[in-house]
Amino acid sequence: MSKELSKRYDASTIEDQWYQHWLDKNYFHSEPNEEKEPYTIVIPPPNVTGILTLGHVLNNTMQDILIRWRRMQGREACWIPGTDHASIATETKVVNMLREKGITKHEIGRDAFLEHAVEWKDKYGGIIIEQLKKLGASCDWERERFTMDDGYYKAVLHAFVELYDKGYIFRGKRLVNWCPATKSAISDEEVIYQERNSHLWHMRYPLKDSDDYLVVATTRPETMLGDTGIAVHPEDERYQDLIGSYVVLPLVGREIPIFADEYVDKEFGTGCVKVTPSHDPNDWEMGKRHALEFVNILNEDASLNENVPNQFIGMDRFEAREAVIEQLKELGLMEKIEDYVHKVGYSERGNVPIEPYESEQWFMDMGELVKPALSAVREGKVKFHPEHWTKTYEHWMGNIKEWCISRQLWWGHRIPVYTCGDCGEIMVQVDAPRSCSKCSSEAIKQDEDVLDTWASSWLWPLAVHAWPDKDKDLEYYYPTHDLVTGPDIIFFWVARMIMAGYEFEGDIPFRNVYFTSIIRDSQGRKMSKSLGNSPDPLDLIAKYGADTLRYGVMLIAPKGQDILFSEERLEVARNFMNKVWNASRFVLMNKDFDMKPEYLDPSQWQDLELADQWILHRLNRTIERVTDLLEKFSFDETARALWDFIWNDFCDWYIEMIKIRLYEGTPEQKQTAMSVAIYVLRDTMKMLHPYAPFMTEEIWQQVKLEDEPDLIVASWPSPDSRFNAPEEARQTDFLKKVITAVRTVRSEMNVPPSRLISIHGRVHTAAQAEILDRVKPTISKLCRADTLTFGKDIQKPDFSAAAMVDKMELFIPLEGIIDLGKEIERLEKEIQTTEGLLKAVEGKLTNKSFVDRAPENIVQKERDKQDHYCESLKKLQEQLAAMKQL
RNA sequence: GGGCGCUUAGCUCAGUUGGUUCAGAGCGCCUGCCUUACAAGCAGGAUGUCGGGGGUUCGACUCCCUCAGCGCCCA
Repeated sequence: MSKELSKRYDASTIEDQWYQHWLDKNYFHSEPNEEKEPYTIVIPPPNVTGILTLGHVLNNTMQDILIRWRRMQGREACWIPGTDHASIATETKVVNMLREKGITKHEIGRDAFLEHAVEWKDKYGGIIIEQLKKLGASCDWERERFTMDDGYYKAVLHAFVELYDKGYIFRGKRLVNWCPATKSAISDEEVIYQERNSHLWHMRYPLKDSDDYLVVATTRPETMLGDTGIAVHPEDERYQDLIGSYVVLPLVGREIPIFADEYVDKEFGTGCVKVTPSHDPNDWEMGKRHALEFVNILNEDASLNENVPNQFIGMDRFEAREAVIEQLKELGLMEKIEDYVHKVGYSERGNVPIEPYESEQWFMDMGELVKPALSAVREGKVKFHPEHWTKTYEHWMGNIKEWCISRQLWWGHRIPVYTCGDCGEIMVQVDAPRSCSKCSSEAIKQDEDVLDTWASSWLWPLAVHAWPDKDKDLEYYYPTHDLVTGPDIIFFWVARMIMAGYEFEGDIPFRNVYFTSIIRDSQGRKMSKSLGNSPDPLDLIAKYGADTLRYGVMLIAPKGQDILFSEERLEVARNFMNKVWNASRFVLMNKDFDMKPEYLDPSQWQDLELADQWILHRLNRTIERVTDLLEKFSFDETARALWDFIWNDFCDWYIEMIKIRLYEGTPEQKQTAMSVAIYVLRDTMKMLHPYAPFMTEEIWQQVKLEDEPDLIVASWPSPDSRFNAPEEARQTDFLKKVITAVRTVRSEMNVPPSRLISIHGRVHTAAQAEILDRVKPTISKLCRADTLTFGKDIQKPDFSAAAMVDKMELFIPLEGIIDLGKEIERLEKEIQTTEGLLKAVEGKLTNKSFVDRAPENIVQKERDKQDHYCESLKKLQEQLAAMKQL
C-alpha cells in the first residue's frame, strides 16, 4: 500500500542506510563470470593521506555513474579502488610530524622512520576511502589496493628488474631537477614553472691582461661563483677577436675562456653569456661540448659549498645572491639592473625553486617504451575524450626524455639494486640476495633510494591483480574499459600506464580515457586552501545530500572546459532532487493498490489516453537519448536530458494531465493512469539511479514488485517499440500549444485564477477539432475553462481575446474584463512579427538561385511557412479589424 | 616561441553531420498565484548585430582565413 513520504526530501536519513544495505548484499563485489561480459574501471588512486576534494567528487561520481550504469546493463562490473603511497607528500608530512617532536629522520634511521610512516599511514590513510563511501561510490572494496601492499611492492620491483635486464634502466650522472626542500631529485614533470617579477643583472667581467671588460646579463647572479666560461655567438662580429682569450671571474679570480657556440642568442642582453656548467642545463651541454671545468657550488640544501670564496661558504642561495650583487656593486662591476619577468621552476611538492643539480641517479630510457603507446592512441585503440587531448599526448610522447626515477627518500619502493661490498658485483633482483653471486660475500648493500611514485602507479591496472602472475582476475578484467582522470596527469600517469601496459602485457591498459575538467571557484580561480575557496565535499553532503552533490556537479561539468563551482549552483540540483522526490510522492499518494505484475504489462492496459501515449513515447526517446549520451561520456547532457524529461514532460504536463482521471475518473481510468505513471516512474528511477543512487533506491522500493531486486541491480531500460507514437506526440504538442496560448491570454488579460472562462476554437482542419474534442476535460482542467466549443464555423464572440495556434483561432470571451486597447496593441504586435517572418520567407522564395539550387524539400518547407504566415496574418488582421469596431 | 581551447540573453552554459519557429536551458529579472506532489513550487512574460572583419555557399552560430581578448599546456 501507499507509504507516506515526507514533504521534503531528507537525504541524511536515507543515504547511510542504503549504502550499508548494498554493502550487506555484496552488490559491489565482482568475481570473474564467463557468462557475462566484464566492465572494469580502476580508480585513479588518491594519495593515501589525502582527503576528499571537489575534484575527487567530480572524478569519482563519473566513475560511479559508469559502473552503476554498466552493472544495470548486465555487465560484470568491477570498480577497483585503492590508494597511492605518494612518496614525497607523505614523507614530508611524516618528517614534519617528527620535527614537532624534535626528531629528525636521520637521527632515528631508515627502519624507525618507516615505522613512523606506516603508523601515520594507518592513522590517516583510508580517510578518503571512507569519504568515497559517503559519496556513494560502489567500488569493489574487497579488491582495495595500496601501492605499497606486499604484492604490489613486488610487482614494482619485478618491473624494475625486467627493465634493468633489458637495459632500459641505468644509473648515470646528470644534471637533474633538484628539490632543496626535500633534498631529492624530481622528474621534469614535477617542475612547475611560475612567472616571477625579477631582474636582469648586467655584470662586468674584466678581460685578462686588459683594462677592458665584457658585460654579461643573468637572472641568477649568484651562480657566477661557478662560472667556467663565457660564450658568444660564432658569427657575432663584436666579439670575434676575443674568442680564445680569457676573462678574470670577479670575486673568484678564476680565469675562464671566451668561446663561440651556436646556442648563444646574439640579441639577448649583450650577446655574451656566462656559462655555469654545473648549474644550468644549457650550460651543462656547452660545458660538455667545450670541455669546460665543472664547478659545483651548492650543497644538497642549496647552500653554498666550499668551492666558492670563503666569505660565501655556507650562505643560502638567496642570501648569496644579495651578497654577490652587493660586492659587485662595490667593485663597480654592476653595469645595470633591469626589471625582468621570467619563469622560475618550482618543485611541485617542496614548493621552492628547484636547482639544476649534478647528481648520480637512476634513469629510464623511454625510447622503446614510447613506440607502441604512441601508435595505440594514434590508431584509436585507446581513445581520449575529449579527443583533442591526443595532440598533447602525441607531442609529449614525441619529445620524451629520460625519466629520472630515483628519489632520495625512504617512503616508497626501495630500489632493488644490491652491491657487493667486497667485489663490487651489482645484483638487481626482486628478492634480496643473501650473498654475492660472484664472490659469496655477505657484505651486501642495497641502493638507498626509492622509486618515483609514478614508477609504481604506472603499473596500477596490472598490479591491482596478482601481476606478474597471470591469474584468472587479470585475464578476465584486463584490459580495463574506461579510465576517468584529470588532464593534469596525462604525462605523469596516463601515458606511462599505456607504456607499461604494452611493455609488460603487450596490450592497452584501457580502451577509453575520459579527461575531466578542472573545478574552479565562481570567479574562475583555482581552488586552494590558502584562498579558502574550496568547500569540503563532506559539508556539502551533510547539507544537501550526496545525490544532490553528484547530480549538481555533473550538471555543471561541461566536456573539456573548466567548471565554475558555487554553492548556488548546487541549489539548482537540490531543487531538482526535491522535484523528483515530490513527483514520486504524488504518484505514491495516489497509488491505492499493491504492485502486481499485470499493472506493469502494457498489453493489459485499457483505454490509454493521448497523454499516456505521449509520455510513453517520450519515455522511449529519453531512454534512447540517455543511453546514447552515456556511451559518449556526456555526463552533463545526460543530466540535462533527465531534467527535461522529468521536470518538463513528466511533472509539468503528464502529472497535470492525469489529475482529472485520478480525482474524478472511474476506477478503471484511474488504474490505467496510475499504471502508466508508475511504469514511467520506474524507468525514470532506473535512468536516474547512476546519478542519484540513494533517492532512486528509496523510491524504487515503493514501486518495485515484491520479487524484484533492488534498483542497484535492476535492469537498465530499453525502448519498447509498442510505445512509439509519433502521431500522438504531434497531437500532444498541438494540445500543449493550445493550452499555453489560452493561459497566456488569461495572464496577459489579468483574468483572476478563480474565474472560469469559455473557449471557442475555430479550427483549421477537422482533425484539430477531433483531437480537441477528445481531450476536452484536460483542457478545461488545465485552462480553468467551463465551456469549450470547437468547429470550423465558430464565430468570434464580441469582447473576446484571440490567439492562434497552427492556423486555428482561439477566442476567449472576456466581457467586462478585456482591455480593448491592450488587446489591440497585442494584436498589432503579433501582426508585426508575423509580417517580419513572412518577409524573410518571401525573400528566400523570390531568390531564384535558392529555388533552383536548394533541395526540393527545403524549398517546400519555405513554401509551407509562407502559406502558414499568410494565413495567420490574414486572420490576425481580421481579428484586429473586428476589435477596432467595438 | 610552439600547441590546445574558449568568446551565444545580466550570469553560467547547450547547440551532433550548414537548411523544419535553433536563436535555446537554468539562474537572475518582471507580472499573477500558498490551485489537495512540490513556494526548493505553479502559470505567464521580457532580454541576444551568436567577439570584430573577410571568404565559401542558394543559405553560416555551424565550414575556411584573419584580427582582438581570455585561459591552459609545453619550450
